[in-house]
Amino acid sequence: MLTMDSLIDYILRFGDLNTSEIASIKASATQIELKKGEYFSEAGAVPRQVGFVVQGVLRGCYYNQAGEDITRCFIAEDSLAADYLNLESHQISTEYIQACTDCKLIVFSKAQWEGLSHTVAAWDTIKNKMVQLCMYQKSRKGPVVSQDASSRYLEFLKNYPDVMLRVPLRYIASYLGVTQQSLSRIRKNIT
Amino acid sequence: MLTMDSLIDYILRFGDLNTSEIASIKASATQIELKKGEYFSEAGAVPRQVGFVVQGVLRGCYYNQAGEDITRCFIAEDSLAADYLNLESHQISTEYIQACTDCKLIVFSKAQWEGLSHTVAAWDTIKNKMVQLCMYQKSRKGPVVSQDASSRYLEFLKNYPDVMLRVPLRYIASYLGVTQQSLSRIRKNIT
DNA sequence: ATATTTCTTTACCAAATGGTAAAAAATGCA
DNA sequence: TGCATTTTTTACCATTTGGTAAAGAAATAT
Repeated sequence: MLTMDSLIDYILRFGDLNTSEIASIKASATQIELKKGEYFSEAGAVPRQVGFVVQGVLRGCYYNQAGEDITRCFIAEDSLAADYLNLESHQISTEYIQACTDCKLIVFSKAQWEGLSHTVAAWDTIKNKMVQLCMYQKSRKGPVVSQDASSRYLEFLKNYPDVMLRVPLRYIASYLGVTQQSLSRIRKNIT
Repeated sequence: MLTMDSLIDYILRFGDLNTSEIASIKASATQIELKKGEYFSEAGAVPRQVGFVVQGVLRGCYYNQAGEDITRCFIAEDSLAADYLNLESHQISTEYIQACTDCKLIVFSKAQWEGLSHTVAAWDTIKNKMVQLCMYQKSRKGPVVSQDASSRYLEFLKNYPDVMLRVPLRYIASYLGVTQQSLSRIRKNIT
C-alpha cells in the first residue's frame, strides 16, 4: 500500500502517530479511482465520506441562482476532499465535489473517519487542525473580491501553478469570478 | 459582571460548563472599551489577545499593495475578535482589527485564553469549534467573487442588516470590492 | 484517420465599474 | 448656533467586463 504513505505523511504534519495508530489508519481507509467528470460527493445529500487526494485535481462547485456552474475551490494532491462542516453536523451539503482529471483518492467512510478517535489518541486534535488548515488555506489562497480580474488571475497562477495546466479554463474563470471570454482576454494582455 | 453573561451564553453554545468552570472563565477575562477608530490589534505584531464583542462593531482590515485600506470582515456583537490562526502559531499578524464604533469587549490575554484548558475540561474542543464556526461564517456570509456588485450588496444587507446602519459606507465598499462611488450608485438604483 | 465534441480565442457592442473632481449632506466640535 | 471635518452623492469620461455569436484549436470517440 505505497500510496497510503502520502496520507500518513500528511497526517504526521498535524500530530504524532505510533506504529499501531498508523496501522489502524491504513486499515480504515480504502482506495478508489475517479474518472474525469465523476463526482466524489453531491449536493442535496448528507456527506458520507472524506477523501485524501493522492493524484489528480477535483473541484468544489455548485449551481448559482442563475443556474450557472460555479467553481468554489480546487482540491489537488495532498489535501482533503470533503464537506468538513456538513460532515460533522449531518447537514445536507450544498455543493458537489467533482473530478477535473482522473483521480486516485484514499477514502474513509464517515464512521471510519470519526471512529479513529478510539484508536488514535490525538485524532480529534489532528482532525481539528486539518480542517482549520484547509479552511484557512482556502480563504488565503482564494480570489479576493477587492482585486480586479487580472490581479486575481495572477494570484491564482502563483497559488495554483500546476492546477492552471490541468483543468479547463472555464472552471478557472468561474472560480475567479469572470466569464471565460474575459479570462481569455486577460491572458492575452498579460502575455 | 452582567456583561460577562453574554460571553458565557456564547461559549455554552459550543459545550457544557459547570459552575466552577464558568467562574474560572469569568476570572480570566477583563473588560475594556474602545473608542471609534481605536485598534484592538495591529498588523506587524504577534497577536496577544482574544476579544469577545459585547457592544459595537469592529472590522478586520489591511493595506493592499496600492496602499488602499481594505476591510476584510466585520465583527459585531456576540462574536470573537481575534487573529485565531496567528494566535496559535505565534506568527506575525497581517491585519488590523479596528473599532468602527465605540465598543465594549471582554478580553483574554493569549496566556489566559490558552490556560483555560487546565481548568475547563472541554476547553480545547470548545475553542476549536468556536474558531471553525467563525471561519465558516466568514466564508459563507462574505462577498462572493462570482456575483456582481449589486448582488454582493444585497447579500450583505441580508447577512449584516445592522452593520449596514452603523459603519461608514466606504468600509462596506472595500469589503464588497467596489469603490464608494459605485456603491452609492448601486444603492440609488436599487431604491 | 475521420468525425464529433469540447474547449479556447476573437470580435462586436452594451453595460458596469473605476478615476477624478466637485457638490451636497451629515456629523462632530467649539 | 456656527464652523470645520467627514461622509455621501452626483457627474463626467475612460476602462473593464459581460453577452452574444462565431471561428479556430484541441481533445475524444468511432
